[in-house]
Amino acid sequence: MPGVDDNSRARPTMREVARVAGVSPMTVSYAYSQPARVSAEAAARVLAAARQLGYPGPHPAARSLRRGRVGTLGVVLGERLSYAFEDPQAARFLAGVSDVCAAEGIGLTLVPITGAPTDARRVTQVAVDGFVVWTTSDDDPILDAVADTGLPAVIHAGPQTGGLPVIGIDDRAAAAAIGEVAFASARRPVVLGFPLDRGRARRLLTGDEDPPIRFPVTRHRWEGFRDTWTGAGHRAVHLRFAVCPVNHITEGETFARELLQGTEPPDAIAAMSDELALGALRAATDLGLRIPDELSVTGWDDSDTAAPAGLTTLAQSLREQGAHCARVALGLSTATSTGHTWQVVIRTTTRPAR
Amino acid sequence: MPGVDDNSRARPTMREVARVAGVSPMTVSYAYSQPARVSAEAAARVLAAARQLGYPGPHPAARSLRRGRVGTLGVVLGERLSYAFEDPQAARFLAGVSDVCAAEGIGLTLVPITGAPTDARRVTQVAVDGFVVWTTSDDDPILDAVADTGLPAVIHAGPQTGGLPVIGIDDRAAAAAIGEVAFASARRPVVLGFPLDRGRARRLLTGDEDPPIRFPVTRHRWEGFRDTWTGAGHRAVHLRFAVCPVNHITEGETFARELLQGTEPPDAIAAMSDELALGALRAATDLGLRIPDELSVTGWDDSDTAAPAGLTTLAQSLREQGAHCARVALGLSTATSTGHTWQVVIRTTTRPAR
DNA sequence: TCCCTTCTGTGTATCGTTACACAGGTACAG
DNA sequence: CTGTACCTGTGTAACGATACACAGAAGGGA
Repeated sequence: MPGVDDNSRARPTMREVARVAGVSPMTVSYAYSQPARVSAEAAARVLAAARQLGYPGPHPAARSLRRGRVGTLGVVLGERLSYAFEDPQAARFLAGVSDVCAAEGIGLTLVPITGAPTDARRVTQVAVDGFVVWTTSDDDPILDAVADTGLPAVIHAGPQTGGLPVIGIDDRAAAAAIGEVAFASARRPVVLGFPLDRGRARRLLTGDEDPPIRFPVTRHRWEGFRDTWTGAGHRAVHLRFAVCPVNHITEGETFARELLQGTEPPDAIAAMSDELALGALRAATDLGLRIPDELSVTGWDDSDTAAPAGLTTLAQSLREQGAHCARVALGLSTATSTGHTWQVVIRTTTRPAR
Repeated sequence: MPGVDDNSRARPTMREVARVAGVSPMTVSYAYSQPARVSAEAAARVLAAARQLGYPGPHPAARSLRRGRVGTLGVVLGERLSYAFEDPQAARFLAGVSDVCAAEGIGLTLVPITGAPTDARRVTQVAVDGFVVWTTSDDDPILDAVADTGLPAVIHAGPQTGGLPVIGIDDRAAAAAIGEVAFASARRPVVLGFPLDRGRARRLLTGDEDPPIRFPVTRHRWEGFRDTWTGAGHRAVHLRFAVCPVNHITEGETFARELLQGTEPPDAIAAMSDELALGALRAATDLGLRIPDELSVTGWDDSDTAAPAGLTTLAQSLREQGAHCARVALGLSTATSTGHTWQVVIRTTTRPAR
């Protein structure tokens, strides 16, 4: 007697509801998915039977299998899952994604990523209708896994490689623009930025070095800052790049303090995030530096903490970008030409332009 | 010819992979789910065929249906989905949930909630293996929907009603404890707190009123604060409760400013969250009040912003509570006796006890 | 009266996978 | 040489739902 699986189930099936209601299973199905398709009387009998049996509605997995749609959007975040709730930028982006999901009645599934090589398998095991991939590195195997599923997918500010659409701003141009402000009348500028690759090593580079930078966001912003510096006639070697392993205020604070106490203290720090910038500000304040006279500081993203600190920063609407990504990944929109804008917000941590 | 559904599919099936590999479908299935079950040679042939066809692995919905498990944990947040990424406390809690999910390789699905009455339906339509429900009101119909699914579920700091296990701290005792600090030598104390019910009306109560409070968290904390006040021999009517519609710093600031400029300016404000407390601090500072001499302020949760502000607050580990909820909802643990602790963290926004 | 449309209910086949039982082969102990 | 255990591959029957086609009843116009 094959197929014996003793699934000791408590959950009633549609067939049982149909039997109790005295109708066919199809009528029950229609009562749930297309109520207009059944008579009011039949609908009432189905509802009564369902209530009596404690039937919670069509089994989601069975429905998904048959319909070919799940009703859920997958989100892939690099490295660690909890990052979604810890990094302010990721959170703002995801708030935009969730706005669209809520409006459409679509679930939002965070794919469990740990940084292990088996993560790719997890992408293919999760039941979703599309993927939004938060900025990652060019060589991330997860991108292949996402592409393999054949589901619609969008990368936010990520690599152009996989043939998947990419949504985001022109980071290089934006960095060049805020670099103008950050580096005005600077002689020993430093870029305080994100890791180069998934190795996340902490290091200090100079602008004449050209190590491979696998994170497109890091690469583009660094290139933009360097564009501005060298474009103003300075030598690349005098621009330094302090690579922070993670985007956290204490990282920025520690690295900035180290530099400010070093032999060539920076007189301008352009950070790739407001968190790193606020860390630098904290270090500078502790050391008694006058801002912006002795040190200019710029951030990136104009997060909630930037305005109270008077931080000059680069504003972009991550929330809108998240919403855009969600719409594309759900097939609600095909417009992937980014069209997202940014602007330099000048406050009090930078010296006025001459 | 019934059952014609033209699913124009690009995705290959297991059967096709089996045919190309020259094995039976079951061998393919085992190659994916129990690699030790097949010979190395067969596994290699399956893998080669899969690669050739672009087979991304077993179809998640089909696998879920057959196995009876989805590999995903559902999280239900009251009101609005984006709340998950906007409210710092929710984010910390969810970080704990996601820690467990990541370690177990389980997806984290946020149920799309909008506040509409049809939300309950959405709970039953999402494919998950269990639910974690973030603090909600006693009469929230979502609780019934969650219970109806028959899946394991846990409520965080929510109502005891539905027979579902509740995890959290003893809010009433905790409020009483921090109330001691907040109200020391106070004559016109105010509790700055969360809404009473899902209506979220803004209002000002006095301690002798007893309106129905549907949010257990609000109710317990309010009762705790009032316990302390009346326990010290004061009249309940002299304790006021400023009900803020949403947990946001600007709400706290606005309401606090209004009170501080009113006819009976408070000399102590005990807030139900650090956000509201920081808003109150901002208002007080703007008005030139000396903290804590002219006004004591306490918060709740000891979030990252509390320490820099010197805020006296009630610390609890939301992250651990989130992890605990996840473990229970996933059936990894049955210990639902809460066992979570809290402690009063005294900083500089309160007067020292006599 | 007849034909055509609309409304409502039902039977069938299928979505893609996996639990189970079984069969043939090999290995090894007695 | 026999019996038992293990390894590996396969066939069958579900998991629980829905797309589709069809059938009978009801309604309306010519």
